Amino acid sequence: MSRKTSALRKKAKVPAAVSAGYRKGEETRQRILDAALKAFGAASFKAVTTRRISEAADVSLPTLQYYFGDKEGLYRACAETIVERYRGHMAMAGTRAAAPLKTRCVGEAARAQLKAVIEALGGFLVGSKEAQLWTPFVHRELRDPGPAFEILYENLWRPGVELIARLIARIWDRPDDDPDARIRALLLIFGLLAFQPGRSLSLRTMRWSSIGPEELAKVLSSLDAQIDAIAAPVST
Amino acid sequence: MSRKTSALRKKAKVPAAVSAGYRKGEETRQRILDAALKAFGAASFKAVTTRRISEAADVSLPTLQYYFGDKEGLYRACAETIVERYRGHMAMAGTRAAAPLKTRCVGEAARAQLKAVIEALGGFLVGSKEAQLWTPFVHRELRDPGPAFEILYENLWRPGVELIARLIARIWDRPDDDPDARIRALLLIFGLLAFQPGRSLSLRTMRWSSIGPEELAKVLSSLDAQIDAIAAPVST
DNA sequence: GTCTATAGTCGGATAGAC
DNA sequence: GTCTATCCGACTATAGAC
Repeated sequence: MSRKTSALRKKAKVPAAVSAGYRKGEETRQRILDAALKAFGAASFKAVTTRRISEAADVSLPTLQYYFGDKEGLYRACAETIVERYRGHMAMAGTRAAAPLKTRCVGEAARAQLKAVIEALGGFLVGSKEAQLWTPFVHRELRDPGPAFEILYENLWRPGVELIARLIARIWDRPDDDPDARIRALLLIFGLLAFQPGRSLSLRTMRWSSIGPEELAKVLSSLDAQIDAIAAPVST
Repeated sequence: MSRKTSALRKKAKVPAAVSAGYRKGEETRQRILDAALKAFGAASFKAVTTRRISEAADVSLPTLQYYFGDKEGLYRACAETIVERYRGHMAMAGTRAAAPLKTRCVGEAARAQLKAVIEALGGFLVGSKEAQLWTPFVHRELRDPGPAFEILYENLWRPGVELIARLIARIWDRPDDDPDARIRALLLIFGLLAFQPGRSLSLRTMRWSSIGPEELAKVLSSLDAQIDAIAAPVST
C-alpha cells in the first residue's frame, strides 16, 4: 500500500467525494483531520470514538463517513498527514535528515552530521507542539501494528533509522548495513524517545515540569556524549 | 460459542489434599488472571473484552465479576501480579537489582555493578517468556496512565530507575539524585526497552527473526560500551 | 455537503437458579 | 462457586431528507 510521495492525502475508499479538487469541503475535511489527529494521539484506535471526533470537529457523524469512508480510513489519513508534516518540518529544520544521505562523509564528518541529525530530530520531537500530539499515535502504531503501520514504517521509521545507522557505520568505516551500527542506532533513537513518547514518565522521573529548550539541551548533551562514545574504542 | 472442553477443567488439577481452607476457587482465579495478563498484554484496556478473557479462561462471564468485581479490578490485579512475579524473578536472578542498594560502592565497582544490573534486567525483559507477555502492558500503562499506573510506577519503574541513576551518580562520585545521572539512566533504560516493548520493531529493523541469547549478547555489549562511556571524560 | 433518525452490533454488568 | 439468561448503554455505519 505504499503510495508514492505524491498522493499521500486523498483516496480512502470514498465514493464520489473529494476527487473534485479543493472545494468548500476541504476546510471541513481539515477540521476533522485535526480533531482525529488529536484524538488518536491521546488514545488507542479502539478507545477513540468517531462520535467524539465529530463533536470536536463540530460536524455530524455521517460527515466523517462522507470524507473518509470509515473509521479506519480516517485513521490511515491521519498517518498520511503526519508523514507529510514531518517531511515539511525536517526540511525546514535545515537538515538533510529526511532525505537520503548523499554526501560521502566518513569518520569525523559523519560524527558531526550524526549529532546534527539527532539534534534536529530532538528539536522536532520535543520542541514542536504538533509533534507532541502525533508522537503517541506513531509510537503506538509502530509498536503494535495496525492499519497505518506500513505508512509510518516506510515513511518515518525506516528512513530515520537507516540514516542514523548509516552514519554510525561510516564513523566506523564499515558497510552501510552493519548490524552493530543498527543496534547503536536503535539505542540512540529509543533513548531520545524517552523524552517524547515517554515524556510524561520522564518528566516525573526527572522532576521537571516541562521540557523546554534548557532541558532539551541537557538531553542532547548526553546523547552527544553517547555519540562520542561510539567513535571511541572500548575502554576497560 | 464459548465452551470448548468443559470436561477438561473442573477438578482434575488441584492436588486436593494440599490445603484445608478455601482453596477451591483459587485455581479458577489464577486461570482468569493468566488469561487477562495475556489479553491486556496484547491490547489496550478498551480493546480487550471481558468476554474474551472469560472464554480464554474457560469460565463464564459473571465469574470474572465474582472474583474481581469489575473489569478495572481485574486490570489492577494484573498489575499486582506482574509486580509480584517481577520481584521473584529479579531475586532469583542473583541480583540486588530489585532491592534498595545497600553497598557503598563507587567508581569502578559501581560501574561493574551497573553492568550486572543491566544484564539482569536485559535477561529478564528479553530472555524470559513471561516478561514478553507483560511488557506491553506495563509499557502502555506507564506511558499512558490508567487505573494501574501507581502500582507499576511505585513498584517497578521508580525502584528500577533510581537504582540505575544512583549507580551512575556513584560512578561520577556525585550525589544520589544527580539530574545528569537520571538522564543517563533514562537513556540506558529506554535503550534496553527498544528490544522488549519495541521488540517487533527492532526485529524488523535488525532483520532478526528472534532475540535469542546471541542477539541479547550483542545488545548488552553495546549497552556496556555506553556504560563505559559514562565513566569516560567527554572527548571532542 | 451536511444534517436527523435509526438500524444493527457488541460489550459490561446484574439477577437468580443450581 | 459457577452457571444461564438478560438488560442496557454505547458505538459504527447507513438511509434518506434538505
